[in-house]
Amino acid sequence: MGRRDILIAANKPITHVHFLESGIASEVAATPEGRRIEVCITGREGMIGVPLLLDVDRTPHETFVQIEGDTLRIEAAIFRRLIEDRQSLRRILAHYAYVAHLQTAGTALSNGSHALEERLARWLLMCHDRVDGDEFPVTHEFLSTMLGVRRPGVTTAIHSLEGAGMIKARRSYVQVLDRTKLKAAAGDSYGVPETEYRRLIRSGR
Amino acid sequence: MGRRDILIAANKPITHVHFLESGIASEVAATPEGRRIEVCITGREGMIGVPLLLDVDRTPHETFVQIEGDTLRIEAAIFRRLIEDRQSLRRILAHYAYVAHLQTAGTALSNGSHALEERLARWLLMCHDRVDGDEFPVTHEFLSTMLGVRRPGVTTAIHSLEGAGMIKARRSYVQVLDRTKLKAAAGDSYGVPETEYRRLIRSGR
DNA sequence: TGCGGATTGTACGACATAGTACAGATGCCT
DNA sequence: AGGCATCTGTACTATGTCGTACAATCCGCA
Repeated sequence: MGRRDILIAANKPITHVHFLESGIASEVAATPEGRRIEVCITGREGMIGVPLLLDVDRTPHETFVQIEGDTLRIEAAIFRRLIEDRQSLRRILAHYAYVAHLQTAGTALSNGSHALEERLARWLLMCHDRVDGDEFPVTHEFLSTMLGVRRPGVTTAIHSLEGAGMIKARRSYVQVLDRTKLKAAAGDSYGVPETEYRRLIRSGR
Repeated sequence: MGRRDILIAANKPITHVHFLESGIASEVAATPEGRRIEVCITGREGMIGVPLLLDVDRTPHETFVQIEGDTLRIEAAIFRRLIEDRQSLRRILAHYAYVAHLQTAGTALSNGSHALEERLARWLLMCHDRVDGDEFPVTHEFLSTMLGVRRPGVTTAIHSLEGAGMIKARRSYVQVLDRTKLKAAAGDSYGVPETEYRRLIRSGR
């Protein structure tokens, strides 16, 4: 599963459901005019292909690989049968679908009422949650698309977080140095879906 | 079902699933610090209580009555049994749950990359879709909370739309005069979930 | 009929982000 | 080792929205 691979193409039948073992996938909402913005990210905690769980065969959104990794995938038809037969599987996946909704709602909240620096901190935390180690690849340009802001704005915001000792940036990479401070910088933009995830899914293991 | 009635309280067990016959409900994402912003609205096209469909008993979001109307409600336990027994019901509700996800994602997109005037136009269109007639009650103050912006900003934006002959505003009310123009003003912020709704649900009737 | 709360209109400086442009730095590939 | 595409740093003006304040208007209720 390499970077920029498309796991779910927009408006085409969803062929597989993916469960990531590592790496991160981004769900991007797009409009006919070509605006794009990230609404939800998924790592090994979730599933790629929520529409299939909801009996929807295609979606206007695109899901692609943001950070490369390994994935287990199931063919769509088999997946459908599987959740038909196994209620407990359907149940846990439904819980994840709900957490994904909360994350998307959190993105809406954040985009609408948080400053760039807070939104950036939120985004970095969500990535950090889903990778091994403290460093992951990401460019300012990419971030600007995901957050829906200017690229130089990202550069400035990164400098600000870096100046406060929360992260360390090098070309095409960001390293989280002080997660606690980063959380403080994210303020209340981070945490709601994460808490619910713990309540609904992780606790049930 | 009167204005400001709370249909689903934050972090409390969801007692009922509602199906509106008229009126509109708003789902609001909130943070511990008290930020609030609307992420999704529902009228007679959908259901209130998607979490229960996903086997989730409570949610950090609040859903309240934005425009009064009539509602049919089902007790949570009965609803659970119902969707257990009737796959076709579960199926159609799952489709709606997905449309709600698209709407929430659309809100994230709009909040992140559209100007206030476009966002306001989108919001008015979504309300207009869900009421009988062309007029509905709404104050600038309320809109400012829902959109996550300043109240005077809403006033200005409304004047702008009004000046273009798209709407007519009077105290506590807005009337849609020219839906076509309003759609143009909303640009690509409006339409994606609506199209999918037609594909998935209305076509299946 | 007049009072008072709610709603709307307007103003103004402050500030964040947009849009754009370009130079410098990095690191991969030949 | 050099060339080149990519990425990052910085600058500048323009503009939209913020935060705040206050006046004007509306309308239900005493």
